[in-house]
Amino acid sequence: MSDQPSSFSAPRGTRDLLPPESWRWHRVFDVALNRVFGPAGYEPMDTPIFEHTEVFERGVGEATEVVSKQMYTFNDRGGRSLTLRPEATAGIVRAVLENRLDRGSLPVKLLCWGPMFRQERPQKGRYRQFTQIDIEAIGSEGPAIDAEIIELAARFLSEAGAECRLLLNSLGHLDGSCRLGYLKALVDYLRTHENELAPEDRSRIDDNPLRAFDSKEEPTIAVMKGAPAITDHLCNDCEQHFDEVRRLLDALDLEYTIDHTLVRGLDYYTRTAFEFVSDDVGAQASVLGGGRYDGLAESLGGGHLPGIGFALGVDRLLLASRTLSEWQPRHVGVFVVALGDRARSEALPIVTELRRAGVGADWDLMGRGMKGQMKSADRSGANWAVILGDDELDAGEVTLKDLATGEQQRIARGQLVIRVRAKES
RNA sequence: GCGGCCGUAGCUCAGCCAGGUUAGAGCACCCGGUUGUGGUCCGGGAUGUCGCCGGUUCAAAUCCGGUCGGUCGCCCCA
Repeated sequence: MSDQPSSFSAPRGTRDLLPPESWRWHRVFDVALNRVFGPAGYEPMDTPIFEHTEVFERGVGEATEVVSKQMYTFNDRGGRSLTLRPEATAGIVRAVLENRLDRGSLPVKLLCWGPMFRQERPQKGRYRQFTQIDIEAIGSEGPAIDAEIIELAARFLSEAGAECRLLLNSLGHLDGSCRLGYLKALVDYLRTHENELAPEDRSRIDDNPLRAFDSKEEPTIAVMKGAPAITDHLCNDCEQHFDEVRRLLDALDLEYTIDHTLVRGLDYYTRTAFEFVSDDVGAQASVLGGGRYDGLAESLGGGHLPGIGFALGVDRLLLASRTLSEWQPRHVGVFVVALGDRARSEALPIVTELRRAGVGADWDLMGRGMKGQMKSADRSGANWAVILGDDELDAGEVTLKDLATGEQQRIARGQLVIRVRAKES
């Protein structure tokens, strides 16, 4: 636009949420809380939008892309380092520990939604401030909760009109022999093929070897086809856990694809990892991603407290949804059209009477003529127009017009609320 | 952090390559045709520092340079 100091635009990667799209956002939260996760025992909570920087450094992992390159970190006036949250789970687990929720009845099942912040180049389905719904079930190690949460995720996406495929993997135990043993085997494999790898993948062998699976470089992809799969290296406990998760998903008739290249980019993930992807979202196909994080509480300084959860990208969900992308509520049932000064002075009492009776009602506040008011009535989505002019005033009546059929009739003013309610129900 | 494409009315865009009256269209908006009737139709109207700065030229929306912004992709992730 302009670089004049007198005009402003929202910072890069942020945007204003305006009607009618804003209605769809609230609809997403309503479906999540009241239709899917609330009835399954998940309760709403919130954490601060910024945390002590250490929460993310220790929780998410200092070597991760998110923590090392993408955080909005600043010092407050007391010199403490604070960071706008780049993801929700670390803060939620911090809150669970701080408030001793883990001492109460387990598992703790929580739903949380709000803005996250990551400083990276915006593109379709990716913003610097973006909104996530986070679901967490904390306290249970067993595979049943994994299956429950994946089923809820799938059903929520379905309710929201997004067609997604489920990808599933197990990353093994962090401190168990399987994860470490596998990483060693993988690094050994990468070392023997080092000269065949793309240069940028070569440099990551030591600090983040799993990332090689996500590479889009042709030479690396060829090498990775022969790479050892983590699912072949799981210890007995992790293998049994994974088998049981799959058995439960099968019993629920949930379709999934085992993808041993599915590697979540945050350090805290262990065992079950999953992702729902859509083809309708652009290059950022991941609409919902999550997994188990059995070591997170300990890395934040707490005791052993296993958990599993996921983050859902609301921006991406709306891109992928075929039913919500056009959804719009119709709250206004009646539009009051007032003709002349006398009628105008009587219009607000009528509008108010309707509203107090629970009927959505609106009226003209711009001094438009009748034609303009009828147009507004049409645009408001109202089922009824109530027309009030000198004739009606003198008779103590109003004209009630059905905007769909065009039929209209005069009724006593005192009958208005009753008549409108009867026909609406 | 790197690359491709694009900046003209509220929105979507034409005009630019071959510089030359007053910069256009569709949609949307407002008013009127119907002094009391919307969604269709007809007529009229308002709205632009052609992103910004500089250069070339008698003359720049148009050519050149820079800059800012948007968008899509890479990396990474929701």
